[in-house]
Amino acid sequence: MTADRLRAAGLRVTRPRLALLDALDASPHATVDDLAGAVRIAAGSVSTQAVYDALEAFVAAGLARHVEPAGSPARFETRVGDNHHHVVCRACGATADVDCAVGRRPCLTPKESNGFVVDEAEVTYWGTCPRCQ
Amino acid sequence: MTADRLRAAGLRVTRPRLALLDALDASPHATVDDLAGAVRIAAGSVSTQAVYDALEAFVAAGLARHVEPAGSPARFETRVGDNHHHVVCRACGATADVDCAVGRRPCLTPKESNGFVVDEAEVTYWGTCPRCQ
DNA sequence: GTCTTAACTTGACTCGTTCCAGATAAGAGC
DNA sequence: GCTCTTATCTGGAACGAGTCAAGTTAAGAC
Repeated sequence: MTADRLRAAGLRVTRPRLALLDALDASPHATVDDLAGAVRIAAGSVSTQAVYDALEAFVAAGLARHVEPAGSPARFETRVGDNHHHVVCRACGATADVDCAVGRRPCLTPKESNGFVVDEAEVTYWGTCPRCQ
Repeated sequence: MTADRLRAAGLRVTRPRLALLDALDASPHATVDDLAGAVRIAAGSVSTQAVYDALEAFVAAGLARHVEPAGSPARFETRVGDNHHHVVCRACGATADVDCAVGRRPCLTPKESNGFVVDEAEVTYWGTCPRCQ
């Protein structure tokens, strides 16, 4: 149950957060705006700030993941822990999941990393979605 | 020469653009702010808008590439055409180039692309730079 | 030297996000 | 159940990055 996931993550169970987590499950890759809209339909008036706070709390608790393709506002998804990747449509911004062949981070390692210690490889595929083709 | 590259790209040769292209060569992955600063030192007073316009023109002409790691303002570089990738420091945002084994786009192809036509795979390695370790 | 128009300036404005101070309510402990 | 702590929420101001628009300047074709 949604409430249990919140409790298990050490978060308080509130109307806004329940609605947000459900919205997040229902529409992956939604923007903060989309999510705030969904939350307000489900839970009545909720401040935008509360949505931002909750999303940050979810990410910190490992319940959600923050994705941010270039030129797009932040998007969130509850599919965490499998280090999958994304395809983004250049035309409309639609985003879809792409499974990672490796599954665990960093999944790819550069041969020459300039002294950086790499812990994650984030792959974003750019292209055109079926509808925009 | 810098002026020839502008001319070859079909762009007019102006003080701001010469200075910008030089700044871009000198400091890859610089932000618009950094670049505007460098341009003003080299070419006197130049509006921020002119820098944005010129950068957009450079990108459109293939002289520069636009990079935008999550949570960071836009960065630009003149290394174009070899589809290389980047390592970004989570702590300080420092960015370095990482050669792409394949070299040409899309360089990686997802096995399941959800109907998207993929033309580029952008890889961002996240980690910690030598100085922040 | 003229003339067209790319390039520049100035300034207002949007968007996504963050910061703050104070009010509210979840849930631990009695 | 009642209290109390503090996580969470509210409202509103503020911010950085970037865009838009109208008018001026100057590069370079002729």
